[in-house]
Amino acid sequence: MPELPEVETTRRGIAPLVSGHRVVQIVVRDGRLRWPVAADIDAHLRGQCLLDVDRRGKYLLFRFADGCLIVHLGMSGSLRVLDAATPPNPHDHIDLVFDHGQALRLRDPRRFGAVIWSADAASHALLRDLGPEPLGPAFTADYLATRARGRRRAIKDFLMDAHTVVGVGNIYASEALFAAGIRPTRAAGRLTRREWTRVVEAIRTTLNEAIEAGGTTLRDFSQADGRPGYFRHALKVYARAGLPCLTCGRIIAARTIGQRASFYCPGCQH
DNA sequence: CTCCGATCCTGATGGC
DNA sequence: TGCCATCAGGATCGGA
Repeated sequence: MPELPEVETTRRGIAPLVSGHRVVQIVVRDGRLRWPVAADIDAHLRGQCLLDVDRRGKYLLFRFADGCLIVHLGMSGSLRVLDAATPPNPHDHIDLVFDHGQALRLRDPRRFGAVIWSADAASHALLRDLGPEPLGPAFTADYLATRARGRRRAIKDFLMDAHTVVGVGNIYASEALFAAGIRPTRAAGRLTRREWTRVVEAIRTTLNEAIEAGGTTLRDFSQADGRPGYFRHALKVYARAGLPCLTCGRIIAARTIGQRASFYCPGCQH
C-alpha cells in the first residue's frame, strides 16, 4: 500500500491529533508483524509524552524524549486516530492510547508492517542505509547518474530500491516514468543526463501532486480521518493496461519488472 | 558488488 | 455456489 505520499498524508493527519499528549496505555492485540513486536515496548512508551511525528522514506518516526517508535505500514497498513473505546476491527493490531482518550490505531491485514522501538532511530539498521528523500536537496540528476553508472538493472526497479531513493513504490515509479517519458525497462546505466533531470523533476512533481490529493487509495489505504486518498483518479498508466493513453491514445502496456506489475505507454515513453 | 527469485500474510477477484 | 489460482501499494534475505 503506502508509498511516500500515503505515509506523508498519514503523518500530517495524525501528528496534530496526538503530538504533545502522553501515552497512558499500549494495547497489542496481535504483535505478529514483519518482526514480532517487542514485549518491552510498553516499558518504553507508557507515561512518555509524544513530542512529534516525523517521516523518513516510508517510515513514520514517533519521537519521545528517550527514543523513537519506528512504524512501517508495509503493504496494507493504515493508522487512524479515534476514540479509544471504538471497537476494534479484527485487523486492528495495536493501539497507543493517549491521555485525552484518543487512540492511535494500527490496522494491517497482511501484517507486513513493523513497529519497533529504537533509542537512536537514525542509526538503526532499517534507516541507516536509506537513500535521499526525493523531495529533499540531495536528490539530484547528478546523484542518480553517478549511482546508476554501469548498472543494467531496469530503471523502474532501480528507483524502487530504497537505497537509491526512498518512498518511490510501484505506483509512483510507473507514474513518474510516464511523466518523464522513459520506459520502465530501460537499463538504469543507459539514461542520458537530460533524462535523469526529467526523472528527478517527474518524481518530485508526481509525489507532490499525490500528497496534495491525500495519496492513492486502491483498497486498504485511508487517511487518518478514514477518508480515502484521491490521487487514484489522477493515475495515467498504473492499472490502466489495455486502455488508451490519455495523452496520445496508444494502448497502455503492462509488463512484469522485478516481480512487480509495471505499466507504460509505448507512444509516450522511450 | 549486482541482480534475481522466494518469502512473509490475508483478502479480493475472476475463471471454470 | 464452490474451489482454485492469481494478484495486491513492501522490503529483506539468500544464492547465483
